[in-house]
Amino acid sequence: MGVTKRHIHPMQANKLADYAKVLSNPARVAILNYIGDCEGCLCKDISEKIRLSQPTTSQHLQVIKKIGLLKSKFEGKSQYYRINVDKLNELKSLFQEFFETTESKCC
Amino acid sequence: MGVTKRHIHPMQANKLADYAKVLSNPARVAILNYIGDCEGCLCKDISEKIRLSQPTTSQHLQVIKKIGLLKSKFEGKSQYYRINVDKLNELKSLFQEFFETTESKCC
DNA sequence: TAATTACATCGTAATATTGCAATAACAAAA
DNA sequence: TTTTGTTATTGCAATATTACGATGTAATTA
Repeated sequence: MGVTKRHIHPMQANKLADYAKVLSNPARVAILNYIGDCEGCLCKDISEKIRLSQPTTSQHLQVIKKIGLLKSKFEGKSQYYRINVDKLNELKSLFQEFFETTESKCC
Repeated sequence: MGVTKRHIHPMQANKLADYAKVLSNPARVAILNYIGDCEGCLCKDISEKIRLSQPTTSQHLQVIKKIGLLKSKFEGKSQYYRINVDKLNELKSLFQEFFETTESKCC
């Protein structure tokens, strides 16, 4: 026990849960907010802004990137992170669909 | 260490993360889907439908209820769960706002 | 070359989450 | 009263998450 039983649930539910998990940590939400605001989005800047250590910030960035919400580009020693707007819109649609179908089925 | 440092993040980020956490488990998403569909939403029925044990299902129901997404009403020995549509709409707005402001700030 | 800068990864500790069996609680029915 | 049906709670084991210090890597600068 102790592991989420993904295989018994509809694929749709697993997918939404995966996306929600990325947003389920306030540091990652704060990172997405900050990246939206800034131009040069370096890990170092982000970690100072959100006041978490560089390794911790880096880990969160990997989590967000893994699901596709972040693009990045190296320029010399610096890595610039940007939001993947296409993926962001995919998330937006999925959540919207979930909320709307759930709402419409309510008695 | 090992605890999420909520106090260093904006309230807004914590709030969204709290809501996302409820949706970050596929069983809870499946529960919300099923409750939307059915009329009589008993824990026992739900647990059979989503194929998790009754105690596990009950725990998930508590988590969803704690954040306000579920109402319930006892009728004899049975407890009927319903979605709290007002809260659902609050979530919907919050996520929508997050996605839209994040998108609009992207270069 | 040596020092610096920016980032990722590894290892580890603390805590949280997930799921179930066993059991308690409580109302309805027999 | 005893049994039955439905739900919640407790205790536990397995695993996941969160955070940081130490360290490795690679490019830039002195």
